[in-house]
Amino acid sequence: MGVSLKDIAERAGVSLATVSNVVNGYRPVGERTRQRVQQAIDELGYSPNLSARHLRRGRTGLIALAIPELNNPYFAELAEIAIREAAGLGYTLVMENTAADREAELLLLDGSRRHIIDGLIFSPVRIGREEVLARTADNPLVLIGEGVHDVPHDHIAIDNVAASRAAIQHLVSIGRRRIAFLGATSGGDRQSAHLRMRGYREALAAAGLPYRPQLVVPTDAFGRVDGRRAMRDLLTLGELPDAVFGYNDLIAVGALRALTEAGHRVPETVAVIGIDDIEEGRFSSPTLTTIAPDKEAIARLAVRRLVARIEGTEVAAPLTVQTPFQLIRRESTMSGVTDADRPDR
Amino acid sequence: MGVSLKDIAERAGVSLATVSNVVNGYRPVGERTRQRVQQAIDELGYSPNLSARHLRRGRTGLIALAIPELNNPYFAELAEIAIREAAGLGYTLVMENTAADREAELLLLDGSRRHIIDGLIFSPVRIGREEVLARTADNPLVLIGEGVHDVPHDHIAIDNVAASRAAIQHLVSIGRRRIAFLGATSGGDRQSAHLRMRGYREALAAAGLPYRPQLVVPTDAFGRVDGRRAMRDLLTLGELPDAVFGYNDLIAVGALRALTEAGHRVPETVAVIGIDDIEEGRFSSPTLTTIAPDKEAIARLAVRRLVARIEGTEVAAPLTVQTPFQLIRRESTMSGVTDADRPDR
DNA sequence: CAACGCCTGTATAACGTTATAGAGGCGCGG
DNA sequence: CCGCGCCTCTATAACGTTATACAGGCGTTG
Repeated sequence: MGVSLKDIAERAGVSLATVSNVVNGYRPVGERTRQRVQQAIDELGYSPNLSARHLRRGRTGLIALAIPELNNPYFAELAEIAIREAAGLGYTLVMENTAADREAELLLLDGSRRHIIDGLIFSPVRIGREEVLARTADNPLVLIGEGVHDVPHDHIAIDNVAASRAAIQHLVSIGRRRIAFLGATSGGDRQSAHLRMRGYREALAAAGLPYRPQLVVPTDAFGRVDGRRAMRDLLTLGELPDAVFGYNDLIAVGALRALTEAGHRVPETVAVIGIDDIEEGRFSSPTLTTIAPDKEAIARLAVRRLVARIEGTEVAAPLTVQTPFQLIRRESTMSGVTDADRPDR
Repeated sequence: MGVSLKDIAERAGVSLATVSNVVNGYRPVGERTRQRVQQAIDELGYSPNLSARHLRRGRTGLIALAIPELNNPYFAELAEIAIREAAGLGYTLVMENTAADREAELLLLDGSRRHIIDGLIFSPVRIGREEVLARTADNPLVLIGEGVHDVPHDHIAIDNVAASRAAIQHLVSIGRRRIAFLGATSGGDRQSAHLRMRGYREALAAAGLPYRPQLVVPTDAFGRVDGRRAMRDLLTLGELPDAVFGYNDLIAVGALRALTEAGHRVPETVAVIGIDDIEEGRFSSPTLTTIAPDKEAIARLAVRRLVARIEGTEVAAPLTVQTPFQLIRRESTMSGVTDADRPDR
């Protein structure tokens, strides 16, 4: 192995404990010896063995962020912020990709890797309340997203029902009446899909619009390909909507593509809106209207609460926080009227 | 802390070593005792402390993938493949985002975290040959991308000069003559930008086209915003190219947007090509022609070589591998002729 | 029946670190 | 000049694991 405390101690002619104190500043060390030790450290190129340190201290300085899709830009952007925030607090954030796989999520929650991290920020998709309650690991857990509710852990998410309502209200406000929802989930898996569905129905009802099942298209997953397929299905099934609400921006981008391929004009014929505000939506043609969650708030809050739990600063009861969101209007909903409406006005 | 080997040993009435052998299968254990131990493990919910195991074994089972931009889809897609491959070989891959920061890269190469990982796959941007040579960590390092050459480590990359040439040749083959290059680097930082620039110039020369400095636009970074800005600058500067080669797909997407905003038609007026084959390019309007590196090969090869080094299976001299690439033609270069050429044919 | 080997299990010494208890030197007040 | 406290520093016991050396039982072989 590399050089250890012992090597430094011998070189500097002091004890192990003194070197440790120089490194950690845990207890004061005389100026003369400190310098000698420091010199030895520099000369030999010492860096502490984190495994040993952890074994002794019970802390690694590592926290994990577990997300279901690494190549979903929403999570990538979230991760980037979280990494910065963690670094600022003296922690290293490692990313874990569960790939929306149930086994992977369980392993993460309770597997042996739990010993190596001080805490976990988790966006669960395939596991539910019971699994989280059955968790035996004793390091702190912060949940993000809508996967699981009513568990004794800090929880940060946007109000998905309200966000979804806001999206639909916007479409209604620009005169759309046949609004499709792409990305309903067939199984009972994704909680947030259910919530966004609920917001969709509530907003329709509030606007006095009928709920038409044939305008709701479930998808297997939530990527661009799924959005495109869902939109194509909708187009071939006959009923052309005048607006499309995508479960997230990726679904919306896929829908955008399918509409373009089919020769429909966005937003004139069909308006499109998504959720997430990924950068891609600011560069697509047309640019994508979206509901923007406050990613900065979500990521920073999650990290801060986790660290507070780890360090014992925070002992209050678990907190559930709903972070704000915002409608960002772009080209995909820029026309106030549909082609169909135009003659009437 | 949680339950340890000792707890299991007491519960099952055997020695520590026996429990360890049951867990690891390192040495045979009698069937009766094995069952008793296994039962104790299940009842108490034991999972090994990885820090302790690592301290003893000198291995963590963790490998790191260090990339300069987490929210660059190219790296996200690469990471996803690498994670799968690593899992298949019994390793856990943790991602490290250097954010193209020199300090972060140095810390990763030689900082204290090196003790916690068995090996590192590294895509350096801000550090060079000397820094890599000066590295003191003794765990294996595999380099990907063009950051550093001629160092005693395995190295995997595409032939950037050839890839760049292929892109230009394609543009030439569809009749383009005023081909811009977006994403040249002003400083000496990104090696691959230099190489792609070289390919650009070589291909121009081979096609008998003049090299025009005013068609080459450097950028600070390599994201969508940088591509858009570069394209805008080029448009306002007066000389309209009939084709644009982006340093990567993100730059190309930004250029696409700037062209659309300015009312130019792609590909009729200006054709656009990038490098990376990110999924976004299959959904943009128009879809983006690109040079597709074999991400699968790069990621899997990198992981496999690293693991081979870690386990000592591979002792041969460091290998430099150039992985294949492929032109994928999409809408952004689909027209055979430019608007300007059309009257002539 | 002695000698040998195999099979199963145990005791124990590391791995590199940090926290605790304590040792020695030295100044200072009584 | 003794006793006390402070300031440095040291010795050492953990943390949870795995590898090594060894011990006992029992069957096989010459």
